[in-house]
Amino acid sequence: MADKTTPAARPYHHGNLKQALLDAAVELIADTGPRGFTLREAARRAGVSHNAPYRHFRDRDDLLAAVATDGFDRLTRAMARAGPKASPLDRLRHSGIAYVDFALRWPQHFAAMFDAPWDKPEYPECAAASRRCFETLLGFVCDCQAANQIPGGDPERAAYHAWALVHGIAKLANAGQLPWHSKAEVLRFCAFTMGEDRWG
Amino acid sequence: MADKTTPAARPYHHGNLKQALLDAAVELIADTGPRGFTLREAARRAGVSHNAPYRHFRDRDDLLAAVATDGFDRLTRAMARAGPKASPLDRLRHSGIAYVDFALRWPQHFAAMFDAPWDKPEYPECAAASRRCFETLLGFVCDCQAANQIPGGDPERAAYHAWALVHGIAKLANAGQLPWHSKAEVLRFCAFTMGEDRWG
DNA sequence: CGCGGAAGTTGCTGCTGTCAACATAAGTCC
DNA sequence: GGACTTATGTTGACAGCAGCAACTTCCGCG
Repeated sequence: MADKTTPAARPYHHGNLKQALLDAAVELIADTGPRGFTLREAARRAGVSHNAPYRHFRDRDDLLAAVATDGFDRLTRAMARAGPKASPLDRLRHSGIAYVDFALRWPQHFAAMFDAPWDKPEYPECAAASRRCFETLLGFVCDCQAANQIPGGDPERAAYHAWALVHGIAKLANAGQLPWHSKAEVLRFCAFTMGEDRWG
Repeated sequence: MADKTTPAARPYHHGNLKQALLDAAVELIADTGPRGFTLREAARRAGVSHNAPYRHFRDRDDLLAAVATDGFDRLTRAMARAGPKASPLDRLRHSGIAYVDFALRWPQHFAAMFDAPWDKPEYPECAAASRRCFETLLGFVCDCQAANQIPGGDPERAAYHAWALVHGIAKLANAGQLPWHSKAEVLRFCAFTMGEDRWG
């Protein structure tokens, strides 16, 4: 019989294993990167047997996709929080800096989001989360256009341009290809580069 | 006794196993991606036992780094070949298109080059190859500045700006995040985006 | 000729992802 | 309240992987 005063006294059924596994996986990836990530280790950290995850995730990639989805949501929130009281153009720039900052802060999580081919049809939730992320950016671009702070034209195109620029900076920085090795320097480069761009 | 008319008749010593392993690895990665890459499968394709690679490469990552090095060299050549008779600015743009074209043509090889943390000190040849690649780009940027086709200023900074832009486009495209699904459309977007950039 | 080292091989350990069979808990209907 | 069903975890197995150790084959050099 289970001790009712300590409800977490290892009941046979975990209760919230799916979320616990996701949390464990996020932490594990932060520790060891997507390549060090292991279904069995995630299960170990969640305190269950090596096969329990299969009740909640199709396979290893399915759990990884869930981690990626979670990452897109966090990134979206970070971008949305950036520079709330600034002008539209400054908000756009701040969100770009927040993007790179996120990538530098959680490089492994960021890698899980972009380095695996998350087929949109096969992982619809992940695709939806990344879409929400893009639409946050698109909103900022539209605001800038409405305020005449950047040239007009197809806002989606301009948003993809902005995305590509910050994504490239983030990826190159995490790959160790940029010559600046402190986060602050990379962010300064990012800010300067966005400043001189016309965002056509 | 070995048949002298068919020198490749499986002598105990392969003769050129290192290169054969590298070729096999390149092919294997093109087929299955860096995650599907396996030291044992590479050995199998080269026709040797699963432990033979250890005579020529420290470990799995060492062979993978060799593949990455090879990729940087191919990319450098592709960029250098682009638009040989054009003006400096057009050469710069063509090399950017060649960069993205390379990434779209060999996405897996491209991933091997950038998705693993190739610590510069630990894989100096790979670092040197990537440096040569960057310097090719830097040369084009300097030519543009000398011809007054882009604004002056630190040429390295401008080169990193250009690199980040094309790299971001390439990575997002390979991650399936861009809405254009033919290579031609992505390259058109790339050309257009580079056209409107000031390369400050 | 002999011998030392380089190049490849076989065999092993411990890890992984995934499948199959089983055990336990939680509902659900009578 | 009791039996049946279903969701949830567990144990045990298999094949494939990276890497280590011990062995074998070959080449070059004295």
